[in-house]
Amino acid sequence: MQSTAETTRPNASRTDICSAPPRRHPRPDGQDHYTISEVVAFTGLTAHTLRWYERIGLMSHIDRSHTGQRRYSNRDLDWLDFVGKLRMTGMPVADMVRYAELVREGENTYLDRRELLESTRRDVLTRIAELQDTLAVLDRKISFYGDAGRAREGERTR
Amino acid sequence: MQSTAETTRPNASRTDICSAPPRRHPRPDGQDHYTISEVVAFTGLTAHTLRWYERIGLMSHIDRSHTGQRRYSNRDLDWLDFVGKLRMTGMPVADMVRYAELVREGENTYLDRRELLESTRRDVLTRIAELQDTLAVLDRKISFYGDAGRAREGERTR
DNA sequence: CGCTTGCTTGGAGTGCACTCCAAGGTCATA
DNA sequence: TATGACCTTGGAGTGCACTCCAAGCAAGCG
Repeated sequence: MQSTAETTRPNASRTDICSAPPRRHPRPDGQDHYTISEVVAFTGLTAHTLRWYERIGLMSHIDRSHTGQRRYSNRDLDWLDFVGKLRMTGMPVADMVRYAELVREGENTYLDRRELLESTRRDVLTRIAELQDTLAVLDRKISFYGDAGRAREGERTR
Repeated sequence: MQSTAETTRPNASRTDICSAPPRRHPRPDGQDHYTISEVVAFTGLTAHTLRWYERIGLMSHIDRSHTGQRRYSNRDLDWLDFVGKLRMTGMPVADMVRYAELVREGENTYLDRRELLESTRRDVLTRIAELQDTLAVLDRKISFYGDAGRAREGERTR
């Protein structure tokens, strides 16, 4: 597919974390015909999983060599990267597939995609808050054990 | 079924670290003999799950009524609360069971428990960082869609 | 050419964390 | 006392996200 130069734009001062995608592809566009095992090495996913992603529609059709072997592009790598991020949010694979379908449907699905992403964003914020709460609990317990464990005042669940 | 007040705690301004558990039990110690369905209402877990937790050793033996029905205590509620927190960290149930076993083994396992909690704490910090990273990616994409979607400069995975 | 290594497929299997079932006993209310 | 909601058990079933298998084609090398 048409190589769209480098996506790495500084995109200055996005909210708080960092800024732009520091995407560095293993090979430049045009030479990006990765075998499945290369993608395995890059992404940490298994070949099984990569084929499965394709089967369920989480990845649109992957280019093939003249003998039918998969050849992944930089674009595919980007997508896998994004999917990895979504996966970390706990989003079910089925929802990711829906997003992928929206992408395939074209520009008229921009609004739906945006809504999906925003709802995901809310989920992520919630999860971060929960984790920080959990962190507080852990710190309390750790400091309890840290106190040699002999001042066992008030701790219930040990 | 008897509706025991409201469980909805405002959870007032949990700073972040330390301080004591703001536990508010449905009934005071001494009257804490909750049926399984009461615990279902308090925790949001299903009765199936509660019994399963007990079977796999995630909860130590629960008190029984004279006819053999479960009667949960405030202590059990605290434990379930903590388990809920651990669950949110993504800790496998098997690891929680190990922790529960350490608790049952007594005070000589303080060190192991502390180590387990500290390793969990590190996991939580990692996950928070990952989620914040994900948040940045989502924000980038959302702002892309936010720009009416017509300035489609550079966005690759859409 | 044979050998090894890598890739292909559909379909079956795995592990986790529940989730449900059947058959029966218990409890509160009318 | 009888109705219906609730509780008990062991074991089987479910859904998700992979994970693996067998059989076979393909590519590179001595």
